[in-house]
Amino acid sequence: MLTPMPDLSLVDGLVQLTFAVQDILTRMAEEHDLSLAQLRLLGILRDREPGMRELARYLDLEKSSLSGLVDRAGSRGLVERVPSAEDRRAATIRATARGRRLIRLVEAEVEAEVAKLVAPLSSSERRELAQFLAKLTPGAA
Amino acid sequence: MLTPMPDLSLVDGLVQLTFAVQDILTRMAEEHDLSLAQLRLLGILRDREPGMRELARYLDLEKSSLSGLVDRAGSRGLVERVPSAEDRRAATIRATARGRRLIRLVEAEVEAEVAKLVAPLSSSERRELAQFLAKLTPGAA
DNA sequence: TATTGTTATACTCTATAACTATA
DNA sequence: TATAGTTATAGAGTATAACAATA
Repeated sequence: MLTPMPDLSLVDGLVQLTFAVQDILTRMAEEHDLSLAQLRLLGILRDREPGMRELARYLDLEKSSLSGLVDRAGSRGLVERVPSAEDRRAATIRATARGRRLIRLVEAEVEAEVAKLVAPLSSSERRELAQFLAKLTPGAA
Repeated sequence: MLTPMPDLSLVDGLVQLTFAVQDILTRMAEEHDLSLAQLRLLGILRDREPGMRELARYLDLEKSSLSGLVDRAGSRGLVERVPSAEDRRAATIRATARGRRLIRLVEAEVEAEVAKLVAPLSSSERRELAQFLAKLTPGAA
């Protein structure tokens, strides 16, 4: 066989894990009345103040989709548009103080939940797992 | 410190991996003009023929949300409602032959993509990873 | 009355296409 | 002309609440 055997249990395990983690993210976001999209938006704005075009690229969204997302987050006081001084077409998107507080809170809660998820592993197993994951997601922040 | 240290790199790695796998699922589904929701629906119907109530529980959706999902999948010839013989209120949802072919195809493609994703690991590392994942997701199929 | 499922309604998220304003 | 961003429109997905039909 030329193609490597997919190894079903690994694939299934990864997909299951994926849904478990996404569930955590969605649940924690919902507890603060946020969607996953809003959570991702705020997560990116934690340490950046990008323009719409750049932000759309980060989130892999069309700019028109992003307009609405930013509108809705803005009307809830989570982000704001900051007009660019040099280019009067452009604006930069910034998380408000409230948005920043919220994302920090939710991220802490997600961390706690993920910590529970990996609790069945011993600490050395967790270290190994982290190393494996680092090999799989080179772009990890 | 009483609470266990969340271990940021592990949490980040897991979340990153999660988005990578979700991307694969979404991309492979889209290549066959399916949404993630439709993919999950067909995945469940691979080896079951549940009623709406049971199906809503599997998918963690309200029954009203499921009505629309099944409608749309039905209008595309992927699933069908089979009236129950005993209970004239009830029906059972079944994947059509076309739906079954499609889910088998997409699942094979997902497996191939996930295999690529874990290619950076050696085969013994992959075995270890599969074991870790099995400990984390007891309900894996 | 309780249960199975659908319908009505509303909102978020997303895309494509057309548009505005500025560069 | 090209670029930054918005608006118009459409459709999927989801929820809550009200409903219909059957048990």
